Amino acid sequence: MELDKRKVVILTTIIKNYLETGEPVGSRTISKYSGLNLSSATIRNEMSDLEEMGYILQPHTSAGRIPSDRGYRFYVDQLMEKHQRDLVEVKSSMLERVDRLETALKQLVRTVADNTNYAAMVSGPSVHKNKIKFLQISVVDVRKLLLVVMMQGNMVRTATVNLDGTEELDFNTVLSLNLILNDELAGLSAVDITEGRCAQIFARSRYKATLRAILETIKEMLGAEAGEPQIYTSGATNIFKYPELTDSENASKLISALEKKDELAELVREADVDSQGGSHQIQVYIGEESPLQNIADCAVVTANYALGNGMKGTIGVIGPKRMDYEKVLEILSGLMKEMDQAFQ
Amino acid sequence: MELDKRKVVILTTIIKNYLETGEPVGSRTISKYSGLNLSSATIRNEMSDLEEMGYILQPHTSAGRIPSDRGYRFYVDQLMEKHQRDLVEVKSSMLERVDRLETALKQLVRTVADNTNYAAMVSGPSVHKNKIKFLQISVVDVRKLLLVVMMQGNMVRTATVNLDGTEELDFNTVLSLNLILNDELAGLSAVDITEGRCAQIFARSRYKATLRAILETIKEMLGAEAGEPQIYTSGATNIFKYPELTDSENASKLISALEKKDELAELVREADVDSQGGSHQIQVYIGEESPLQNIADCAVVTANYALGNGMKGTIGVIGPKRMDYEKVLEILSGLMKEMDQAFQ
DNA sequence: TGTTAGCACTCTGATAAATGGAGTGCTAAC
DNA sequence: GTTAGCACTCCATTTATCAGAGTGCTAACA
Repeated sequence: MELDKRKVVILTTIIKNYLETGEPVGSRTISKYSGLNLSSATIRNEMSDLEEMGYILQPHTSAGRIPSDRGYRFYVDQLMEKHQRDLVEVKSSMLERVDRLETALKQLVRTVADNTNYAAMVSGPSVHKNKIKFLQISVVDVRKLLLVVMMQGNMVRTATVNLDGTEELDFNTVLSLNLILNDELAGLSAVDITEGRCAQIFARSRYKATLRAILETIKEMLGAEAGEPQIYTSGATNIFKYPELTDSENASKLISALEKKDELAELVREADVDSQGGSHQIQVYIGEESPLQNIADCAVVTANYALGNGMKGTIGVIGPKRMDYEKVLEILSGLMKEMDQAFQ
Repeated sequence: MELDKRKVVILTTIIKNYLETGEPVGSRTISKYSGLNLSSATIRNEMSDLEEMGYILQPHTSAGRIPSDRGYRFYVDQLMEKHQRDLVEVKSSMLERVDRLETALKQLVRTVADNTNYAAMVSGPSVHKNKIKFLQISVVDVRKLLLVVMMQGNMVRTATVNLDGTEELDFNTVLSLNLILNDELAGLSAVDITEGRCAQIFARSRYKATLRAILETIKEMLGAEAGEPQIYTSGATNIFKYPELTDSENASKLISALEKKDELAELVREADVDSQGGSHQIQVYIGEESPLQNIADCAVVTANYALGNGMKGTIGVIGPKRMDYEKVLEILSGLMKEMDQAFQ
């Protein structure tokens, strides 16, 4: 069977209607609102076909139809095509006057959640591919240094370095160590800090134990598994606006996922991979497609942002399957564009 | 009417039973489990009295009784007394090998949530009363400095300082500015940075615009309204374990409160005040007593911790009114003790 | 051959009625 | 002061009823 023009119109009408109301939609409704001027009986025949083809399904006999995952998928694919063509510009002053990426991200995720009315997440740029702008050590006490690293994009990380206290560091030593470290490490990302590079650094100073401790800390701090994956979320409570997600079971899982964040990290990874394969940088996962295990009945839209200097991250929106894809896609792609401009 | 011994036993039995089951408890149940060897009829008479005295109430005629806020209050007060005497020691290796307070707090709040099965929050020590250990500025570019401040307790704050670019800062200038700033500011807290102090600093260098910008940033960073109040939460999903909190309305409000955090800040402030008035450092708020507006049917237990060097913060547990107060009090007071030891 | 009207049928969701159980308050007896 | 007994109340759960919405099918129509 073929998905002809008329079927497409009917399918789209069903989906749009369902997105709005969340109620199964019946033949009479479509007959009235599709603009096709067909009787409900005819529509019924077509719907029967659509169901057979797997685009829609009935919650039970004698109920209207709701979109299946496949139906959503079709609809979203259509949207994406259209979207490719005209990228909508979202005006927003959100990124003004923000001089640190982290602050910007927190604001960002809040804005996205507020505007979409869904839950939102954003991952900080993956640090380990991120380049060091400069770094600095200072003495806290005999056994402890404070290490501050500023990355491209003015992201700052701090850590303390524990020493064994055998090497005494006077003021000038610290100064020279700072010089050496900056000299050798500026412009590098974590993966660039190889054994060879370390050896080269050791060669330039006699405070090898200290340097080793510092380098270890840097690697740990920037390494792939560095702590939490730096994910900010917002708008978790928005999910209570959608009855189909609000039963205790679902809500608990969703909130938990948003709180735990390690699952979200999985999502970020997935989005990253998918976008490299495909051509879009915006992904839509519907129901089972989602990398988020054990949260069903949800749809996830992710967008990867790139900041030009190799830093990449992901913004995601999590909501019910019947989310307003069009709006979400608009908001995200507008945002992408703005971020590109703001952080060259 | 007097609250004699027998009434106390009955009240306690009601509360304990209700804490476990969450169901109204009837006279027969008490007759069996109170150990009083009284018939249900007698119990009924006593219950009638207790209700008149406001300690318990009936959800409806012909249901069992549940504790009123006043009933809980009585029970908790009793517990607190007992608790004053024998402070239970909680073994926990949680605070080992943690060299930065923030990391410790995140772990801490998670542990509390996991152990209690309620939602937990912890506030970082209030920064503005916190003393500067040392600080450091570095040049990012002509118009931007990086400012790093380490406080007592090894808490680190960073911020960027925007300059107008009129004063050119060479290496030695930065060095001397660093010296001056540390010289003048080390050991001070935000409130100590007065106008007079600033003037004194300006007198020591000709880079006044730069110094002004730096001092402004420091004040902003450490000031009373500095950004978010540094609150970490965990275990929000635990509330789904208690049916009475799980209806969409309540759950939404609670999760929202935990997400927004500004309400929690209110709680922290309140806990701080209350503890100064009273003698305990552990507070229990039941129902309406809670400073958290618009979340009813909850109880909140807060404990203030002090780190000896003037830094203070609050740990809180948020759960249903029928929370296991005994356990929570034990855990919190154990924790207090441990923190005291760990961070002298 | 595609479209439509009509009809019988099904399923749901809401509302109402029936039932059983748990618990109370009161009275009278111990 | 305590207890047994009884009538009464209220809730939660089940069962029944019913209207509404929607479908599928058939037969008629253009």
